[in-house]
Amino acid sequence: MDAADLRVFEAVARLGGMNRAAAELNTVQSNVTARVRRLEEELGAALFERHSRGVRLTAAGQRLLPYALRVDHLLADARRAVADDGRPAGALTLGSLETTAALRLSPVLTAFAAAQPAVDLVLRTGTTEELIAAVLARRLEGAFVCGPVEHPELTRETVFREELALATAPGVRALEELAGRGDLKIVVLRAGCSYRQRLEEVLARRGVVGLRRLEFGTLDTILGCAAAGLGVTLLPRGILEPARREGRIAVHSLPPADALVETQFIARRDAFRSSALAAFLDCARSALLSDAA
Amino acid sequence: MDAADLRVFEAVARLGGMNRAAAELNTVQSNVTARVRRLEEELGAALFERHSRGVRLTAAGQRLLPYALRVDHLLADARRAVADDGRPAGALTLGSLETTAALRLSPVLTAFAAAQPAVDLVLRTGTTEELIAAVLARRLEGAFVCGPVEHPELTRETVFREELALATAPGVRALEELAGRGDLKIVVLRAGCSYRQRLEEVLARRGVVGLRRLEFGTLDTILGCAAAGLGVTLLPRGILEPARREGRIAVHSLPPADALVETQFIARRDAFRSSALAAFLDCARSALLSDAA
DNA sequence: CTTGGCTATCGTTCCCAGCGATAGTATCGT
DNA sequence: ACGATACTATCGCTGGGAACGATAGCCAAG
Repeated sequence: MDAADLRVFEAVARLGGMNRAAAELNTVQSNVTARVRRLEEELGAALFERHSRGVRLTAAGQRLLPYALRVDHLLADARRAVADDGRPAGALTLGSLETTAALRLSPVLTAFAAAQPAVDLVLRTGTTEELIAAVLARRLEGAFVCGPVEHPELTRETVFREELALATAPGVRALEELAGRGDLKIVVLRAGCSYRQRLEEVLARRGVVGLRRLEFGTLDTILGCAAAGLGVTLLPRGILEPARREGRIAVHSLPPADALVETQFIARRDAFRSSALAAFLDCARSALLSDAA
Repeated sequence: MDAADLRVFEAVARLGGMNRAAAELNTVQSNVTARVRRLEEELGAALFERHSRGVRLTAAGQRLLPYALRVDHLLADARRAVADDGRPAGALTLGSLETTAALRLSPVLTAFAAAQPAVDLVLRTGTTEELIAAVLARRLEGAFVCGPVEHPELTRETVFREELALATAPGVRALEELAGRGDLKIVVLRAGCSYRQRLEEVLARRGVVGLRRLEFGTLDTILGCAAAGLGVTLLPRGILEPARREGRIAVHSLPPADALVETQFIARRDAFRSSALAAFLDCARSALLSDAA
C-alpha cells in the first residue's frame, strides 16, 4: 500500500468512477483499474462496488477513505515541516471574528508584521461556526473564535476573557427606560457580528424587542451613535471605559452569564504548527494577555 | 514523496547508516543512497550529514522523522481499519494496573470473553508510568491507569472513582496505635502495586514509618493478614466492606485527598479504535459504572 | 434495439528501481 | 606515516512493472 495508491483510491471514491479519476489524475482508465485492483488484493477486501454507471464505495472502502485523506495531509505537512527551518516565513492564513479583529487584533497584527516581515499573513473573518469549519477543513491554520469550543479534532487556548457591557447615552439610568423608546436602534460593528445575537438576547430578556439595527465599520462611529442616544450597543468594557470617563456614554453592567465572553484560539490538533504560527501566537499572547488585564 | 521512501529514510535515520539500512531492508546500499538522494532533491533539503562513519540527521531530517513514523503507523492503522468489519475479532492488547485487574476487571474480562469469543484478549499489567509509555509506543491499544492523566497524545475516560480506606485488625481504634507496634507490616497485592506508595505516604504522615512489607497474590490472604493483626493494608472501601460487616477487620477512613483515586482508560488519540476495543469498553462501562455506585 | 458510458482485460512499450562493481574518503590502530 | 577498514557516491546494466492504447463486455437509458 502506497501513498500514490491511496491518492488514486481517493480520487476514484470522490469522483465515483475510474474514468473520471483517470482524467483527473492525467492517466488512463486501465491504469486506475489496475491500481485499485492491486490495492484490493493487497488489503484482501473489495473497496468498490462496480456497476455500469460508475463505482460506489463498499463498507471497507468507506473505512479506508479517511485514512487516504489523512495520509495525504500528513505528507503535505511533512513537506511543510521540512521546509520550515524555524525562521517564520511563508503564508500564514488565520481566521478571526470580525469583532476580535477590529477591537483586539490590530496591535497584534502590526507588531507581528513588523517583527516577521518574511511572513505573508492573511486574516479572514467569519462567524465562530464558519471559522471552526474552515479550520477543520484546513483552509485556515487557526482562528480566534468565541468559546468555549469543544471538539476532539481541535486544540484550543483561551487568549483572553472579556466582560461585555451595554453602552447608552449618558442620561440613561436603567435599561428598562429603553423599552418605551420606539426610535432606539441597536448598533453593531457589522451585521454578522457575534455580539449582535447576544445583544438582542440580552435586551429581549429585559423586555426590549424588535429594535432596528444600525451597522458601522468603526468603533468611534458606534460610540458616537450611542452617545447621541441614537442606539444601544454591546462591547467589551475595556473598550467602553475611555468614553465613559469622558462622560460621553453611560455603561451598564450585565450579570456574568450575559457579560462574560471568552476568546479562544483554535487549530487542528493533527496539523503542522508552522513556526510562523508559533511566532504569531507568541506575539498575540504577550499583546493580548497584558491588554486583557 | 512516497511511503516507501519514508520507510527507507526512517531506517537510515534509526540505524545511522545507509549500509546498515540496506541490510535491514534486504536491498543494496546504492539503492538506499539513490532513494535518499531522490527524497532530498524532492524536498529541496539535505536530510543527512554524510561522514565517513555513517550519516547523521540534519535539522530538516529531524523534522521529517516524526512524519515518517506517523505515515507508517497511519498505513498500518488503515490496514486494520479495512480488515475490521465491525464485528469484534482478532487481537486486543490492553494494559491495567495489577490492582485494577485483580479487584475490578475480572467480571469485565469474563463477560467480554463470553460475549466476544472471536477476540484474543491479552491483558498486561504494569505501573501507571509503564502503561502510559506502552500506550504511547503502541504496544498497547489502551490501558486502565491511575488518573488523572494529562497528555496531549492520549484520550482519557474516567472509568470509576474509588474511595480507598485502611484495613486493620478489628480491635484497632485509631491509626496512631499502630505507631508503637514494631512487628506490624504493610500488606499489598504485589510489590509494584500502585497503592503501596500511597499507603506508605499515608502512614508516614501519621508517624508510622519503616514498616516491613508483605506481598500476597490474592485478596483473601491480604484481608486475612489484616484481620489477624499482622499488618495494615490500603484497599477500595467497596472491597473491604463485606469483611468489615462480618467483623473480621476494622476500616479506617482517610481524608479525601488521600482516599480518592480515579481509574481512567487511556488510548492513543491518533490510533485506530478497533471494534474489539469498542466492544470491550462498552462491556467495561456497563460493568464498572454500576459496580462503582 | 441501439447507443453511450462505464469497467475489465490484454499485449506492448518504456521507464526506473534495484543490482553489482568501482572509486573516493575519512577514521582508526599500529 | 600508512595500510586497513568501514562507509558513501557514482555508473552502467538489466528486469519487472507501471503506464498506455485498444478491445471486449456490460448495463441502463432513451
